[in-house]
Amino acid sequence: MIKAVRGMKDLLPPETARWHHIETIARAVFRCYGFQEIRLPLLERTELFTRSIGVNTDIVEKEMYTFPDRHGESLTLRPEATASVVRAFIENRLDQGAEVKKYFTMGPMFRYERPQKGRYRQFHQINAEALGGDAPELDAEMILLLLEILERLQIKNLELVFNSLGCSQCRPAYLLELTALFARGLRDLCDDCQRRSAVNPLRVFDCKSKTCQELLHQVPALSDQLCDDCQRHEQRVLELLDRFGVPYRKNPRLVRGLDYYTRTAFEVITTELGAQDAVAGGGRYNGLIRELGGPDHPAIGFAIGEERLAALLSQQQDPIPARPLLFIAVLGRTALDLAFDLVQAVRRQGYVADMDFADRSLKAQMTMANRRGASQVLIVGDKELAARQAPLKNMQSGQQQMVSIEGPSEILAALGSETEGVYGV
RNA sequence: GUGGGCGUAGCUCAGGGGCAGAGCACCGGGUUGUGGCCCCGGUGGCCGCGGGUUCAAAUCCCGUCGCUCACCCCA
Repeated sequence: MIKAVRGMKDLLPPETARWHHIETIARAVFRCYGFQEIRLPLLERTELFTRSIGVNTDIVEKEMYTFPDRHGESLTLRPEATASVVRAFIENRLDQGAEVKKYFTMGPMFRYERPQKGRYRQFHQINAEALGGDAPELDAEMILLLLEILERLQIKNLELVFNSLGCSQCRPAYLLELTALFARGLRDLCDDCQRRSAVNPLRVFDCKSKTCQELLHQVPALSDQLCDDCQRHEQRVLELLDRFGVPYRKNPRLVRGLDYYTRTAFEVITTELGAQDAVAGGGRYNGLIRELGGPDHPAIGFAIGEERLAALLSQQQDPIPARPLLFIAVLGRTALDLAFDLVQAVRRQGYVADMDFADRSLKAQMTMANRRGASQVLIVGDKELAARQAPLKNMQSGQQQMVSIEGPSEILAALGSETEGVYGV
């Protein structure tokens, strides 16, 4: 048997309905906040990611699906979306005009990691990016947008974690200070952190080792060493969060694994998913567009993990109800044509209708209808053909009424008392 | 990449040298044309794969693959 590739999962009903729900809500909220959808390739030149995410990050060092195409060019399945959004922004000259460009996109990402709960090699993100604005209000708006999506999905027990990572003015000096500290106390660092201290010193802050943390106590947090501009920016963002009643926790150790972040960085975490607790994360990336060859435009974005969101939703919420279904049970080949006509007529009015073509017993068809969750079953056989009337059974109450089968109108009336057709009939 | 747990029916799992099992699901019947509940019957298995020990292996041993949880890191 050929099985799915490690870390890749089939998404099946009823799970797909949950995803549809998530994406529908997200699209609606994006629309209210002035974000437009873009769709991007899953495959990019490898260089795009090495240059944007950072050569020394875990993603680039060991997690990318990279391979040569038939011409020997190195391509990579995108491990995240921001780099692609920025590439598209530059390539399509979307920087024209003074307004902030707001885009969202959703789709699969790929990282070659050992799968575990809440972590897959192909996973899905909903991304939002606002390019061309550096106002702290924009940072606040992004966070409000993210939280509104989560709120409208009724996800509970979430926490917003916030930090500022400084900018090209203040971070280098701080990194020098850190590096000097690590040079003095290198032997006190754990093995992982000795490696981290050389590659990306900020990540030592993530370490759980007691000795590493003690060493870090000798140096102030980056958030206390920000330049005036970064400080003002952070203060204004937090002030706005307060003003909108958004609770948050400042965590000076929140670093994030991509090199391009500047100033605002944030995550939304949950206590309900085990080790993989980040439901969404994002931050500002003021230097990235320029580094990738575009204009010097600041930007900010976030990503929501759809698998993790769906997992929370399935834990916290009842299944998404389906639309009422009309099932038509057929008795005998002669009635089949009429039944098919009726099914089509009902469907074309925007209602959900289905039937079985296999000439089964009525009992078998009733069982089938029940399993499908049909709300009404119309029974059509020779008698009904002759009388031009058929019994319509309400599957919840068990009661039947005779309806005309000249057309779909009486059948629709029975269904229509419960809902309108999808086309708003 | 490292470590723990687990691989037996479609699903959840029992069985730990001697006939391959249960519950649920599925199909049929009880009801000539009426679902759910109930009763009766049935289909369904390379016991993950390969090797070894043994008269005999789902069971013991070795290897391997897969799944899963955790570390690392992140969505």
